Amino acid sequence: MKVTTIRYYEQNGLMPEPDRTPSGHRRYGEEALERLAFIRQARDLGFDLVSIRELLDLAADPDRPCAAVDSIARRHAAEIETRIARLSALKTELERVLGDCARGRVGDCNVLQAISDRPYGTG
Amino acid sequence: MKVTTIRYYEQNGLMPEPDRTPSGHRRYGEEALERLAFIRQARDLGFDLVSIRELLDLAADPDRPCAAVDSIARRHAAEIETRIARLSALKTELERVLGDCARGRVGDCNVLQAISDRPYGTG
DNA sequence: GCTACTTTCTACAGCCGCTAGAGATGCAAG
DNA sequence: CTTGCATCTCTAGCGGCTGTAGAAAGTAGC
Repeated sequence: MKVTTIRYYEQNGLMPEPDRTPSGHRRYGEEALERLAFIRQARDLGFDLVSIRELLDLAADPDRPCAAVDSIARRHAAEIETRIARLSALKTELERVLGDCARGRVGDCNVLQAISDRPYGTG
Repeated sequence: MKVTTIRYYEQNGLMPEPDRTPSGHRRYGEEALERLAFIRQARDLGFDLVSIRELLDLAADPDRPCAAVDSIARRHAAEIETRIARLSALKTELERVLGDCARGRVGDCNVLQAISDRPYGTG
């Protein structure tokens, strides 16, 4: 994880401004490192920064119901599924287009033809 | 397809500058419309603009081998597959994390715990 | 203490593929 | 002539960073 990335999180309010050395260099405490680790892992699971902020806000208040967390995570899972479905349809369509290559000249290229002929909004 | 999008293609050299009416409004001929349709359909298949430009350049020169077109399309198909694979792994991991929700307080939230505990780079 | 190398500092531009907005025109219908 | 839409140019913004520049500060070896 790059230094510039951490600074980016700081700019966007995901990370608090850390203490500084007298010369201005950032010093991170245990708590900040844990927060950073959480962000990193949530990003790794594909959560966007807005959702991560929501999760962090929830985590800061242990008495709120866990269902809120669950809902954010399920929303994300649903998005992933949607993306997979869309990409799968795309893949099928691409394979259909690709099956046609006769390995001749571009002028007779079936792939280009297939792209041209495809009605818009099919894939 | 929005007017601004077409202008964007024009800015990026995907579409040539069209003729204008005396007052400056763009007039598109048959050829431009076909080119635009091609771009639209290729975008719909998920090709990025750089690849689309390559395809258009190839299409402009009918004597070049069709294999070049094929290679661009296969490269794209491979990317789609990679993305699907990554998202599928993500989905599995997310479902694992989600299965744990005990619907209690955030303080005892297993989902948050699961995110915190996950080693980085697993998903 | 001096040199050399690395890291961090700030600030800002760029990536992709558009989209939205401001403010000025053009243009067709009533 | 007015109304109301479309288009014009230009600029800035989205997400999630990454890369750049030039300066200052840290660290290592001598």
